[in-house]
Amino acid sequence: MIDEEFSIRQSLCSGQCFRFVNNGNIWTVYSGTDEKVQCISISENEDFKSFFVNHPYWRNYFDMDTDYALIRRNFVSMGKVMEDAVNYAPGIHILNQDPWETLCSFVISQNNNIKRIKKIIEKLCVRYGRKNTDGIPGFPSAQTICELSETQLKEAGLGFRSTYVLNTANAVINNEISFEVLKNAKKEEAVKMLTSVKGIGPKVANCTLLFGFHRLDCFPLDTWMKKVMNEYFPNQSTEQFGDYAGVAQQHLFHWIRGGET
DNA sequence: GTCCAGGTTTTTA
DNA sequence: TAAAAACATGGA
Repeated sequence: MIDEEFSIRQSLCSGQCFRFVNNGNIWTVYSGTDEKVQCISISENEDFKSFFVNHPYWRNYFDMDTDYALIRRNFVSMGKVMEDAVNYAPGIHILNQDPWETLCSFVISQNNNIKRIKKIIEKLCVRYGRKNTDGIPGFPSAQTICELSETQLKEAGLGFRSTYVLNTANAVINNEISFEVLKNAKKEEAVKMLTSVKGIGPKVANCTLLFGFHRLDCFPLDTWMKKVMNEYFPNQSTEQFGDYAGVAQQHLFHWIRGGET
């Protein structure tokens, strides 16, 4: 199945991932921890059909096997707001990112802006991430983070989030947060496990589940999305967006911010 | 110089 | 219980 409207730019620039670089038509993306990091350079004009046949990792990363056309049709039928939001950037896919990288990145994202989040994460990787055989630094794994001091994290610009990131890394290492358990847990239980760590709140938990575990029903409520709900869906539940609420959320988020298309 | 950023925790009333 | 303040940092 091919989603004719799939867009690399829209998917990368909608605020769900932070490790990518744009150069003209070329998008270079990094994904994964330490020496397991993967890197690809791909053009927005690429023949995706043949490209992804030869790149299964990235086929999964860009979620090429989900029927987004069907999901979008349902959203568009919900009313003018969803119609506008979807049509603003109809090529958005929810990426399949590394769970730890996603969790740690969104802990860093709190009270922060996307430009600076990207900068901090890049610095974190270059300084502390172990490299793959091509010399590309990966996102520092939980184990690697655990071996760092709070001071070292602050040197990468994390500020007050340093302790939160250390808390989170330790929780993963000692299995208080288990990715295996999270994969199979009900949403409420998964959120509960994540938010038991000091520094992880409901918003970060939902982003982690949506972008790192492909839980498409998760609906992160940040400042922008609270504004959207108050303004366009007053006194309404996010349940109305159904099993793919997370996709609706991503369209609304990107649309209200006026991000790149 | 002031304000704000894909929040969360701590303090205060 | 609910609202306000604190938290580091850099860019607008």
